[in-house]
Amino acid sequence: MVIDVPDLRHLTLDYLHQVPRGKVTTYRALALALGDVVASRAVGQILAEFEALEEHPSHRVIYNDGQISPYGVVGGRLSKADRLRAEGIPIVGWRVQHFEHYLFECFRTERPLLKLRKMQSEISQLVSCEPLRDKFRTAGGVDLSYRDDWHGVGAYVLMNIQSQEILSIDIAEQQVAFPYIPSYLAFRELPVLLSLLETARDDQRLADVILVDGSGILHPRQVGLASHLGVILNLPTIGVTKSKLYGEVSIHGMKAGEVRAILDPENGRKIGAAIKTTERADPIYVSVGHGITLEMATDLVLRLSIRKLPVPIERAHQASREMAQGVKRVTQQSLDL
DNA sequence: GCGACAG
DNA sequence: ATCTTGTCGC
Repeated sequence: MVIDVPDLRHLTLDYLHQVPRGKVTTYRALALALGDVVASRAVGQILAEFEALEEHPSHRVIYNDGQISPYGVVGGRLSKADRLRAEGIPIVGWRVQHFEHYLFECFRTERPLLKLRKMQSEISQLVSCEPLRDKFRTAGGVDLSYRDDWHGVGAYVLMNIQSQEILSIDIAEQQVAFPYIPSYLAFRELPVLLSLLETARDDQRLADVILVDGSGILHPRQVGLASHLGVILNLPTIGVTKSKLYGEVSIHGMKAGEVRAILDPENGRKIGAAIKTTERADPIYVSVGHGITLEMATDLVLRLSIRKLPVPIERAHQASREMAQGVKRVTQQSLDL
């Protein structure tokens, strides 16, 4: 299974070069050209990355309130203002005067994120909150760490639920082709997870249920990473996160072992649970990925959690991080010698 | 002005 | 997530 994602770095540069001399644009306008305002920070990140690499007209990208941002240009705010003035743009106190007059935002674009949202709504039709099986013997955990923005290391941990014994740990490294954009995480992390789990499936080591470090249906379009993965593999999955992407719940005054329903602000329906796994830590957020009920998911998470996170996710996190950073350390040491 | 905003 | 990228809504 291969999932095709648009090259947002390339497209962002393409849009940037559409901004004519003597005009400015904003992170927001570029994000909207990509198809979603939520990508504004990713735009800033992409431009910052190119800053050191090669010359681009990034000085024309400013904040949505007309202020000059310090990023994306060698020399920062000062050099950005100089270059804009040289193009005839009036600036007073780090602010473009008559901002609206100089703003360029009519990009020639196919809004690639729009297509991805369409894909998400198709997947969401296939998500089931009913159990695909009624007994779980093994549980898996998956997580990713990053060596840098574009190099991911994924880990898959398989454990026996009854004995809590770790049966295997798999690692996969890959270039990631998609930036982190809130609510589009699956397009970044799914490729690595799929290659990990396809190997496991070939070895008959696929778990009865997989806990994913990412949301399930607790998502603005009801399709987080865990749901996407579950539907593609036709496997029960549970979404587990340390912070909440979507939904309403009060976590005030929770005690260890306590579970509170998370509601959809749109319709008041129960879409997940906040679970206080330990007294010290903040609660974690659990939702159905696919092929399991919220009650079964909640019970399993409580049963598998010794510390804040369920053991399979904790171990996957540890394994991927060691692989991603351990090699970095070794490389630096050998450079020192 | 402060907190959201999966990883 | 790693080491810093912006916008929105209260």
